[in-house]
Amino acid sequence: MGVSLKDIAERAGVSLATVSNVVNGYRPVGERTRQRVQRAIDELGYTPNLSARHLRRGRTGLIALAIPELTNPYFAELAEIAIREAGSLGYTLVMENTAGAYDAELSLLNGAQRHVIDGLVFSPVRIGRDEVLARTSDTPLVLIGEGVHDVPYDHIAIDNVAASRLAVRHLLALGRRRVAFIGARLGDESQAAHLRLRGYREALTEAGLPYRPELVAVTARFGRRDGVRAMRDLLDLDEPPDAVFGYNDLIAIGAVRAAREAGRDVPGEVAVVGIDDIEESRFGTPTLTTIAPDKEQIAHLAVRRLIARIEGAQVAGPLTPATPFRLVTRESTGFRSAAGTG
Amino acid sequence: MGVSLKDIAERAGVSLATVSNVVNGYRPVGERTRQRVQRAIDELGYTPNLSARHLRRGRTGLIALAIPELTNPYFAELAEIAIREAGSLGYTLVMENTAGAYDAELSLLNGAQRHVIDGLVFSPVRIGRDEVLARTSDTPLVLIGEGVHDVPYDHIAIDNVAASRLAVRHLLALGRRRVAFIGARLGDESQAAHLRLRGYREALTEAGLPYRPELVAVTARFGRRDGVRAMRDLLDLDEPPDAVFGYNDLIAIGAVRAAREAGRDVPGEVAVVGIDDIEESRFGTPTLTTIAPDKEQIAHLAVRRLIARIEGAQVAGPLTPATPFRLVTRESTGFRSAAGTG
DNA sequence: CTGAAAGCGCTAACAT
DNA sequence: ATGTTAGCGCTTTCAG
Repeated sequence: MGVSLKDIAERAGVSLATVSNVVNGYRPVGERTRQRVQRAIDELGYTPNLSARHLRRGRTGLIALAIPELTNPYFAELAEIAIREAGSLGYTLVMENTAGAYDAELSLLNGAQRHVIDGLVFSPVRIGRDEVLARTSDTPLVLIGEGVHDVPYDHIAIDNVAASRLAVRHLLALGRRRVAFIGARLGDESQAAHLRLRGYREALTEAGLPYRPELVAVTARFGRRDGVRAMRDLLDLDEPPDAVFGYNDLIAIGAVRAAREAGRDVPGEVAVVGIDDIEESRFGTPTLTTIAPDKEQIAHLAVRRLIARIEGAQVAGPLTPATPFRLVTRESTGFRSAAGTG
Repeated sequence: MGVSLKDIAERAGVSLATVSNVVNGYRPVGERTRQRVQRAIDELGYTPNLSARHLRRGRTGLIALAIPELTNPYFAELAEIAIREAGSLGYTLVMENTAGAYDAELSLLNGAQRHVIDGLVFSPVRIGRDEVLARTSDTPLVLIGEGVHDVPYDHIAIDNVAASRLAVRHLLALGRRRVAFIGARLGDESQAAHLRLRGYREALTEAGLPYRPELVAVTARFGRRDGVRAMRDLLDLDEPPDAVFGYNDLIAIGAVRAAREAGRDVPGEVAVVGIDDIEESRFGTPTLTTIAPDKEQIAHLAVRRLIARIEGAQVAGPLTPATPFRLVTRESTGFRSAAGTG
């Protein structure tokens, strides 16, 4: 074992409590004493034993960020910000990979990590409102992104319907009339995929266009590969789409690739829009038009809110802010954009 | 507080030690007793308090993976595997973002997280051999990737010289004669960028070609943006390159983008090769030829080795295996490749 | 402003 | 096969 409070206390000729107070600052300590203690700390190279502190305090200082996959750049970007934010508030953030699996999500929701983490920022994909309402754990929880709505927890997300409407309106404003949507999902009404589908439909309706089910592709997951597969099918239609709205940038990137493999010009024959604004979208060919959520704000809000709840701050009931987003036009819908811009 | 060992012991009418043994299995427990205890555990919903366990054991069950940035997909992919592996061995992995900053790397190396983590898997970028040799922390350490060589620690990496040689040979075999390298670095000899530069030079020499300093671009970091900038400069040369070997896939992707913005055909006028084989490279246009390291193996070896050291296994002195890699040919050097293959 | 001491929940050495 | 107990290092109440 290393240097403990006791070692410092002996060296400085004071009690344990005084050393603790120098370290934590809960109670005032006389200037001379403080200096003596500080010197001992520096000389012996003391660092607090966190396990002991946590045992005593009943908290671990760990919070988890549960996401479907770290290899989706959107989540990697979000995680990077959240890790920094948690660190600056004295917490350590650990990643939980659910792989978008129902069981993994459910057990995490219900306290799989009880006694390990003080709180959870959770981006669910498979579980729905019912599971969240039936939650059996009382670990503080903040939901982000993928939609489980109308539950008594803080929930940080963009307005998915509005964001999707904006994306599709953009395609329609370019004169496209056969706009496909890739990334629909069967099942729970409140899931983000449904909200994005709703925004898509609303934009069509606004423009007086019919909803064509054959232009809506359901995917198993939300990766590049899913975009490729769905796009290949869409291109096989008798009347293929002249535009695609992807559930996220990865799907949109897959769609672009499939279109080009099939010899279609993007954006000439098919215009493409995604959501997320991952860095990859600013450097590919063509660069991708997308809806850019404010990831900084989402991560900051989620982490701060969670920590406020952990520390028992008198925070108001569930917070469900709609964080800002904006449309970034790039080459995939016919706009110029140098590498890395937007 | 929740349910503790004591509660279970009382409920089951046994001692603390017995409950502990049912939970941990260190000592045999009679079948009837075990069942009684198990029932109590299930009924009361007991989960061990890890802080207490860690305090007692002198370990935290946490290991850290220190990388320059999570938003580099190579590291995100590596992290995802490492997290899974650590979890399966009963450890929780936390990410440490150094942002490639010297100070951050140095303090991490020297025990910034003492008492928090039991061990560290570290991918250094800035620090060199001297810093590692002067290390003041005794937390178990395993190095990966970016080269600090010839130090008394386990070090898992590919043979960077051989990998680079292979990449450049591939370009030369295509008949290219003005091959550029993007991602060189000033400073420490042993850094990966130097090793990759050495492989590049060796391949040129083998082919009887001169080393042309103007074709070697130093970059500040290793992102797409760095690739774009360096490539723009290279294209401004009187005799621009007809091929580019990028330090990694991100730089190569940036180079591709810059070439196309400048109206150059890839691979027609400029062929491009990277290193890492990130998923993005399999879906862009053109798909990217690259050196694919075995990420599974790197992550598995690093995590297992670290945990073996933490648990004091009698493991042999520093292990420095050269993990396998292979060349994956795709469109950026003139090979056909459907989306997602390779 | 400082000290003494209890006790957080667990594991492991020692008993039986 | 099971029980008893010390103590890991810290925070915090109670005393002074």
